Formats: sequence, C-alpha cells, structure tokens
Amino acid sequence: MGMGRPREFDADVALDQAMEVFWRHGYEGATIAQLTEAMGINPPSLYACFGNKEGLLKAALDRYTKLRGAWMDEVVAAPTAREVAARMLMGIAEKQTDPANPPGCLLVQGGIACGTGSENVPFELAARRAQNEDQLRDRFIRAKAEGDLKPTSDPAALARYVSAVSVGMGVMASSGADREALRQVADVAVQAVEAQSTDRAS
Amino acid sequence: MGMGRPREFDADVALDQAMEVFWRHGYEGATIAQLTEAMGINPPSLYACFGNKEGLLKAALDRYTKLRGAWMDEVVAAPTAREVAARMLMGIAEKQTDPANPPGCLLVQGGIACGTGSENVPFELAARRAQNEDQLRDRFIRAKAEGDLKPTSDPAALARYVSAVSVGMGVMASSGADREALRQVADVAVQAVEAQSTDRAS
DNA sequence: CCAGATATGTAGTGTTCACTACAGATGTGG
DNA sequence: CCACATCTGTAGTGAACACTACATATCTGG
Repeated sequence: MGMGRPREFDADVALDQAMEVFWRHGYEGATIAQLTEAMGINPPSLYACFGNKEGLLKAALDRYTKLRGAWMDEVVAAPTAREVAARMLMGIAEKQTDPANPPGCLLVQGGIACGTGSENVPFELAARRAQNEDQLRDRFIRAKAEGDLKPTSDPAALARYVSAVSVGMGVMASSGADREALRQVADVAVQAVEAQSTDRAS
Repeated sequence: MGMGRPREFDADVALDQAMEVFWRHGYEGATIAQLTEAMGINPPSLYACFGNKEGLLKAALDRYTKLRGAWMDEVVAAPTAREVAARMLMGIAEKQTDPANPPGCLLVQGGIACGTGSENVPFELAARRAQNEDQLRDRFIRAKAEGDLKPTSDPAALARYVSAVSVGMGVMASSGADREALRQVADVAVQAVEAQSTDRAS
C-alpha cells in the first residue's frame, strides 16, 4: 500500500496566507475563492487538508497563537506586574500597527459576531483570548504573592483589564489609529496597574 | 395628485428590531430574511423605506446613537474627569450586560471586519465611535483647563483610552463576561484617570 | 512495473444571498 | 368616481456562496 501523492504546498505557508485573509475580512467576509487564491491552491486541496472553512480558521488560529506564544512568554517574564502590563500593551501597540500584517488582532477581527451556522466562531476566538488572559492572571497572582502587587489587588480583574485594553486597542488599530495613538493609550493604561503596585524600589 | 398609500409599520419600531439583529449577528451575518421577519415587514417595504441593507444599517445606527445621546450627555455632565470616566465605564458595564439587548455594543458587534463590497461598514461604525471619543476629549480638555486634570495630562489620549476600554469591555461582554466582571474592569480602568487627576478636594 | 493510496485541476453542484418585477391594495386631490 | 401616487405581498431574479464529483497525476510498497 503506497503512501499516495505528496502534497505540493507547505501547509504552514498556506496558513500564513489564510490568516491574513481572515484577519482582513473576518471569517464570514473571507470567501473560499479569496482564501484559495491567497494560499495558491485549489478548493479540493483546501478541503482535503483542513476539512472545511471552519477547520481552516481553527488551523490558522492555532498557528497564530503558536507564533505569538513566544512573545507572550517574554511578556510574563518581566520582573514586575507593571512591567508585564507595559511590555504587553506597548508590544500590542507595535504589533497591531505592523504594516506586515493587517491592522488589529486576528482574535478580534476574525469575527466577534457571526451569522446563523457560524455561532461557534466567536466562541473559538474568545477561547483563545481567554488563554492570554489566564496567562496574565497567573503572572499577577504571583506578583501579588511576591508583594509586588498590593494585598488588596485582584489579579484576575487586573488580567481582565489588561486583556480588555488590548482588545480595545486592536479595534482602534483596525479602524485607522496609528502607532503613536496606541502607545499613548498603553501609557495611560499602565498607570492603573501601577496604582495597584506597591512602592518597593525596583 | 394623491399622496399614495400610507406605510403600515412604524419605522422606529422596525429599526429597533433591525438593530437587535445587526447587534447579534453583525452586518454580514444578518440576512434580509432575518431582518424582515424581525421587523414584521416584507422585503419590498424594507427597500422602499431604507434603500438597501447598508441604508438600513445606517438608519439603525442613527437611531442607536440618538437613543444613547442622552446618556452620553449625562456622562460628560459629571463634575470631574474621574467621575466622567467612572460613569461612562460603569454605565457601559450595565448596558452591555443588559438582558434587554444582545451583549456588547452595536458599534462593535455590527462589524469590525467585512468582506469585499462592505468595506465602508467598519468605517461607518468607527465614525460613530469616534463621536463619543470626541465628546470625551472635549470634556477632558475642559477638565484640564479647570485644573481638575494635571497640566501634564493629555486629554485626547485619555479620551482614546476610555474609549478603548469601553470597546474592550464590549467584546468581553459579547463573549460571555458577566456584569460583575465588567464592573471590576471598569474599577481598575478608572484608576488610570485618577492618576492623571489633581488632588484637589472634590 | 503494478496495485493501492493520496493529491491536484477542471468544472461543476445545490443553496442561499441581496434585491426586484409585478399586480393588487389603499390612500389623496379633483 | 376617477386619475394618480405610494405601499404591500407573492414570487421570483441573477449572482455568489461553500463545497464536491471525477478524471488525472504522483507517490510508496511489493
């Protein structure tokens, strides 16, 4: 029994192109024709490899979060909660206005509200955003235990806050806000985390 | 020359129903069939009254911002910048989890990314969000002039920040965050505005 | 070189979409 | 009661959609 004809395209390269299309047009706004053209393949190859349109989105999301995982690790490796928030939000200001990608964040642009039949697309995106929030929360729990955050602070609320600001910045970026505007937002936002921090010399 | 047969439905009532459909499914996810059913009319009535699907969206957005205008006036009527931000964000926590409406904000859920042919829908929504931001900015400019905000503060950046947090909270609400979770985010967010405020006894 | 297995390109499939032609209904002005 | 204008319901329109049948091509194992 042979192993069949080998695939003629690189799935990861194709996913990078698909990511861009979903990023720019959203799940429902992206058509199979646009996706296949960007990926450089024909519909049967797409369906053989990813199952269907939603399967392709999930694969693209997997790749997206995998690519961003290393960066998130750097973010939570910062020495203080304040610095974690600063790295996170300043990094987001950069990334969401990187001309190499569509503006904003795929986990938001992908689809916040969808039509009947695609209801779980928003859930899928929300779940991936929640992963980042959980990572922040765990880091802030540690910061509180270390005395870096005040005893009265709520690490889960802080993580949710930073996550909310990130999402808001992404929407702004997608509607034309430039890098400097986002940096200013990040700068203000960090001050709330600072207000929850202790005054220990760093 | 007669005036023709009178309309059998109330345009505002119909718009309220259309708003809800756009809010829940987004512009592209909402179908004419869903809209006409919710509005209790047939397609020809819809097109005669609103032109096309995009015209209906604009009319629904007009009604949405009109209904919310009174509330925004109350928000900026607060005595201090801090109180403005608190009213705004706490009010948003309430509104975006009001079971009478779909979760989140129509100006975001309506469509952040759209397919080819609907490119100006995201622009349209962004323009309406910018109106709120401008209103906040003007209020913060006044607060700075009054000595309520520090001389080093940037009213435009503060307004952009509050707007970003609002949007982020809306996305969270749409993905299931409950009222208490949003209140906590608002609570943290206000502290950044507080950090930009002077210490005058209020 | 053959059999089995998987990938590819062409050319569709049925369905759903936004939108409308048309005929009948209901109003106003004379 | 009539001419005219606007609305309403029925029943579609062509286009675009996600997805696929099928013949052909390219691999492995024997």
